[in-house]
Amino acid sequence: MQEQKIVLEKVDSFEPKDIFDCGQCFRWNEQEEGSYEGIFKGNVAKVKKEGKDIIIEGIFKEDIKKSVEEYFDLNRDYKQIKRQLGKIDNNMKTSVEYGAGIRILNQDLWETIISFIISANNNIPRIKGIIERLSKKYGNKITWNNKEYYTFPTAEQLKNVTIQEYRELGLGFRDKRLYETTQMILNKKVNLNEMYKNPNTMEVREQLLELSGVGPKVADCILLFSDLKRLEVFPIDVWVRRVINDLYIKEPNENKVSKAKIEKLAKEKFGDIAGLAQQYLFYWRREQA
DNA sequence: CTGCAGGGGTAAA
DNA sequence: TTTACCCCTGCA
Repeated sequence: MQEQKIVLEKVDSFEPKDIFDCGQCFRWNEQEEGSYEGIFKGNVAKVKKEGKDIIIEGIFKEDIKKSVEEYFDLNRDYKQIKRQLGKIDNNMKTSVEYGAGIRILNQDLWETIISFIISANNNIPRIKGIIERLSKKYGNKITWNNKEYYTFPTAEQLKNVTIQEYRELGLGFRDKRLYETTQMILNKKVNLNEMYKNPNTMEVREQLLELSGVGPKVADCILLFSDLKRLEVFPIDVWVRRVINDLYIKEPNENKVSKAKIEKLAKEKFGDIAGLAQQYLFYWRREQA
């Protein structure tokens, strides 16, 4: 653990607001204007943009350069991705321009699983609150600049937490799901390490679906937003349904549009980067509200 | 002030 | 295919 700092000069496609507000993560918060603070993979960091440079500093377990490159997906060519998506039609052109600074983070798999189980039928402020309380109670404390931060608890740290304790933290009906999923992962009934080695995304998806509290939408979010990094999945929530229906299907009642129809359309239009298209569309539509 | 819908779905009926 | 589900917020 040591304090480190890095300046990324002239990075392309990197806007802190777009990255942290596009709905993929729950532990980043704006402090002062344009400056975000967050905890990821045991590190505490502050991220801000100055001119064309991105400045990142904080307490890091390992080399900051390596950690940042991986977490912020710096080795992917987002410019090329946006060009490709923008060529599809004017809707896509508008949405990639709107979310030009988006990057899909490589978040810790375990943390992503638990966070998105908590997200089910829930709103963002409450999801964030639950995750903070969970981290404060069961994670590790890190002090930086006289301020206290808490890492996301490991499966081992949640091993003996009871369903009732989760309920007291405000998890609601998700208490049982969190307990069961933690046990399944600790028992290796579902083996997370194997998932990295398996290139067949649909097989990995099936394994995720075995976890309590993981349905189709949550499974797809885990595949896309974790360091499993499967960009071809297309998570369908109410907003994605809305934007896809408005732009392409135009059914008077959006709730009557079948998931299968949306999935087919996404695959045909966006192919193996459907997940990225989803993110630009979601962010664009959601910020317009 | 009370009542109620709805929120980045899932599991059970 | 439909319904209940914890809890919080916004709004009638």
